[in-house]
Formats: sequence, C-alpha cells, structure tokens
Amino acid sequence: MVSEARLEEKRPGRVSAESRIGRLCMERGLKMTGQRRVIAQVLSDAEDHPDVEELYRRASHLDARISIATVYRTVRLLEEKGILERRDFGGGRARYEASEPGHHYHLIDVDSGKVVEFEDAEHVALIRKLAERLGFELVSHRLELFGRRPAAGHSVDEPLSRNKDEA
Amino acid sequence: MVSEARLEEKRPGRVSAESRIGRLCMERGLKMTGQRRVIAQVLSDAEDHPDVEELYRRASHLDARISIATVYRTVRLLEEKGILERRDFGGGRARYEASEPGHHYHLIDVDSGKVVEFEDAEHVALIRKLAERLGFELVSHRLELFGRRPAAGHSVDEPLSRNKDEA
DNA sequence: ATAGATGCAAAAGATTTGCCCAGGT
DNA sequence: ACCTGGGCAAATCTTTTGCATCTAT
Repeated sequence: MVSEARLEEKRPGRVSAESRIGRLCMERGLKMTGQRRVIAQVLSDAEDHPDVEELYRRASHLDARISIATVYRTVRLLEEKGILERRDFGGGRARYEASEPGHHYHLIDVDSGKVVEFEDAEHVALIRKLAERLGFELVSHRLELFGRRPAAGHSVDEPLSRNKDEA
Repeated sequence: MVSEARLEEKRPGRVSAESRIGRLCMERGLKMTGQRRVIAQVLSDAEDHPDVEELYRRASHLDARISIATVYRTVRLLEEKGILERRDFGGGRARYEASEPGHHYHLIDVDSGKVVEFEDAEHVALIRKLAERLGFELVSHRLELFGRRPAAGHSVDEPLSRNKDEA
C-alpha cells in the first residue's frame, strides 16, 4: 500500500513533483523542503490513520534523512493549517489523516482495532441543532463508535491497545 | 464546592463512613484502604471532570498522606471496574467522572473550556442503528461537541489548552 | 542574504512500575 | 498472618524544544 507510490504522471525518477498535500502546502505558502515533500507524499498516499511513528517509518523508507522531530513538527504545522486532522482512537499516540471536505466518522472494531469510515450528513445537521438548543454555536464535533462484529466467535486479537489500523 | 464535603450523616468526625463510590468499590470486593476511601469521597463529591492532578489536590486536602501514584493506580482500577469513566477533552491530561446509568454527552466551550453536560436518548438508538448498518454491534460510543457562545464578543480566554472545567 | 527548517539530543509532561514497607481482611 | 495496596523514586512513553547548522526563496 506504500510500495508503488510516487509513480505519478510527472518527472519519473526523483520523488519530486508535488503530491496532493504537497500542493496544499504550497497554496498556504509553506516553504517546501525535501522532508516536507516526502512527508506530504506519505500523507497523500496514506489511506489509513497513521501515528507519527508510522509516518516516520514510511517517510524514512522514501528518504532516510528525516528525523522524527521533523515529522512531529510537520504534522503539527499541517494541523494548524487545517491540512491534517488529529485523531485519538485510544492507545496513547495521536493519529493523523488528511482533512476532507465531507465530514466523515469512524467506527473502531474493538477486537481488531480496525477503523471503518462512514458518512452521515443528517448527523451534522442534528448535532448543530443540538448545540443551538444548548445556546452554543457549533464549532466542531467528534463522534466515534466502538463496535464488534456480531455472532461469529470474535477473534480475541489485540484489544485496541497499540497501533493497528484498517484493512 | 469541595470545602464542606465529609459532613455526611454518619459518624461525624472521621472521614470514615462510605461515599457513594466507596460503596460501589466494596460491592466489587475492593479492599477499602484509607486512601481509597478518600479518593472515593472526592470522586463522589465531584460535579465536574477533574484530572488526576486535581483529584490529587482535592484528596490531599482531606488527607495529606496520599501520593499521586496511588491516585493514578486508583482511577485506573476504578475505570477497569466500570466505576469511573475516562474522558479526553483535549489538553493532554485524562479526566474522570463517575459512570452513570443514563448516557450523557459533553459540549465543550472552546473559549472558556467549560463543559456542559446534556442527554439525548434518541441519539443512542440512532447510533446503535448506524453501527448495525455497518455490520457491527455497538459496544460504546463517544460524542463531543465543541461550541462557542454566539454574538457577544467572546472572551479571548484560555482557548481550551490546559485544565479548566465547568462553572 | 535571510528567515525559516532540520537534526540531534536533552527536556518536558503524563503515566507506569519496581521495590520494600504498611495496613486491610 | 497473608496478601494486597501504598510511598517514593526511577523508568517509560510520547511530544516538544534549544541550539548550531543548513536551505528554500
């Protein structure tokens, strides 16, 4: 899932070019250093919710001269810029995913730790109304479901403790 | 809100007797030591969502010979026993509140950090159905709203960074 | 050239744990 | 008496930072 990355349409060879997130960074006027480009690449390719450690691992795979401090600094910066969103699915480490226009939620399988994404437009409206009823203007919200596949002897795998992510 | 605690109906004088949470601990067969009794007392009296540091402060006020390590061990134990629930409202530290039968949610004022609780029975049903639609049996869920009091120049107080809790 | 980035290692902040003593049942 | 729980300090773990050095712009 990270292997055949980089074969975009442009300049075949270098990791150069600009990934989707790389483009967003430029739009916000961020200085595009080599490490930022790599991290942006990794984030653009990610279809899961990696934590910093995992991002560091993937980035190092593309370019070894990146320190974990830079990964921390970068995700923090991108979060402030609204390009990334931080998640907390339990397990200590913060996890990240690219911001997307359509609000979506997460359901975490408590047996395997896998994360399922889903959307629910009406929910947003419902939530907004809820906040208004309490006298507040909704700024943001967080909804997470924790579930388990019914029937079938649920594998007593890792109970959502360390890392682990979707299929 | 923490000052006139301890004046329960029984044995006036010692901090003995048993608080609501203390009783729950006994029911689960936990050994009731002096420090656990004090911590249980503090938790029973709490009407907010204190973090460990705050619990330690309040407990120390009632009985100085309690170490913060014990507070950590105790909240962890009580959480495992289902007596307490851990919350994460952002700001690094975990916060706790007594488990209650009726599900309730939280709305965090992003300007002041204050927490407003509210209930919404239909939501639970709605959420459960959502999970089922995805092929899961709902184990638990988390819903948090972040809002701001509209109109009136919102005080540029502490932007929900460190501690702070409801009125 | 120059403000902003990065690496490295040390610092910080929250929480856990080893060890040995003390206290509940 | 016995086993669990508690204090203290050291250890862990994740994230942040100071500082000297590079590098996009």
